[in-house]
Amino acid sequence: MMGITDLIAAFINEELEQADGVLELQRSDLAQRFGCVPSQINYVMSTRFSPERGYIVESRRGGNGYIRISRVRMDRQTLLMHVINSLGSELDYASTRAILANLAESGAVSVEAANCMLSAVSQRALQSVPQAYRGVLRADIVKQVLIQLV
Amino acid sequence: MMGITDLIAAFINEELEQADGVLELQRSDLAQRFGCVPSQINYVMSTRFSPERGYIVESRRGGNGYIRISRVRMDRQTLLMHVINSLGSELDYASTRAILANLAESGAVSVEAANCMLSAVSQRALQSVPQAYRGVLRADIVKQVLIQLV
DNA sequence: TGCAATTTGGTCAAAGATAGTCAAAATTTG
DNA sequence: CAAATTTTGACTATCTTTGACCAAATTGCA
Repeated sequence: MMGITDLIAAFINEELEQADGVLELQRSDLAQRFGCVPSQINYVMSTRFSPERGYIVESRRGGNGYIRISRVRMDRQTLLMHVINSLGSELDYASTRAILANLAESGAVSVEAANCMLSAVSQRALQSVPQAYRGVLRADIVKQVLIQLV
Repeated sequence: MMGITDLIAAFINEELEQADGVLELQRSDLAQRFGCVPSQINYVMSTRFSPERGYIVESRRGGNGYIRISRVRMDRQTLLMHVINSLGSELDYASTRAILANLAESGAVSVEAANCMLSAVSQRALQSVPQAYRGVLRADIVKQVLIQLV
């Protein structure tokens, strides 16, 4: 028989799935929903959503406090290598932005680094290069920076 | 749900944005607008607009009293603008590295950002562009990233 | 001019709202 | 049964909201 801990963990996992990896909830709400004491939630967090299991849990106390759970898919290096290998030989600006946004979202690169790269391959930065060659250049630049970041 | 403190902080941030970094307001006005006691405003100031967070808050009591909030990124910003304006229309790799090293040394940009830029303008990243055009491209890229970082 | 009233903003401590810790009690597992 | 895991709750820590009281600047009037 599933204990309350596993029920709560299952619930959180479903919500995480729907929320695309980031979930914010209130401890007492959740406790009430499952009819348990609030500290039970802390137990669930520490046994089911620990960093070793690939989650980051942040929280804040006081009025409007919260518990935020984020799922981290892979370790940074694995994810970066995966992305680098998946890069084609050409990249348009929109695709680049999407890729970098994902990397920043997952925490694999800092928001600052992502912004640097995006600026570096913006139309404005590449204005001296003919349109037809910008795609290749973008891919080269992004790839080179990502390799340095691994 | 966001608490009143965060609502007020968000409001002030928007106004600051529009007002280009300096904002003057009246404590009781603001309190009334958000339906809270005036001292709540002091709480917002001390927890959300502290010097550590990069703001200066001045005030005056009495008739036509006010609270003035200023964002201070000036030192860094001044330095960055200076560097940006001093960039020529072409840059070789060695000069770029020297400039970025100085910026990182002074703390105006993070070491990470400096490394990102340097990788982005490395010979390898720009390999698809003919030598003769790389200087211009380097200057454009560095300038664009620095502008974003201001 | 000088003082009193008025108009602002400031301080601080109490009350309220969340979340965290820890260890004992209960339950499940081997 | 013994060990491991789970469940509870008393106590603690942190953040927010509120209000009573304080301080300073301005205004108006004698």
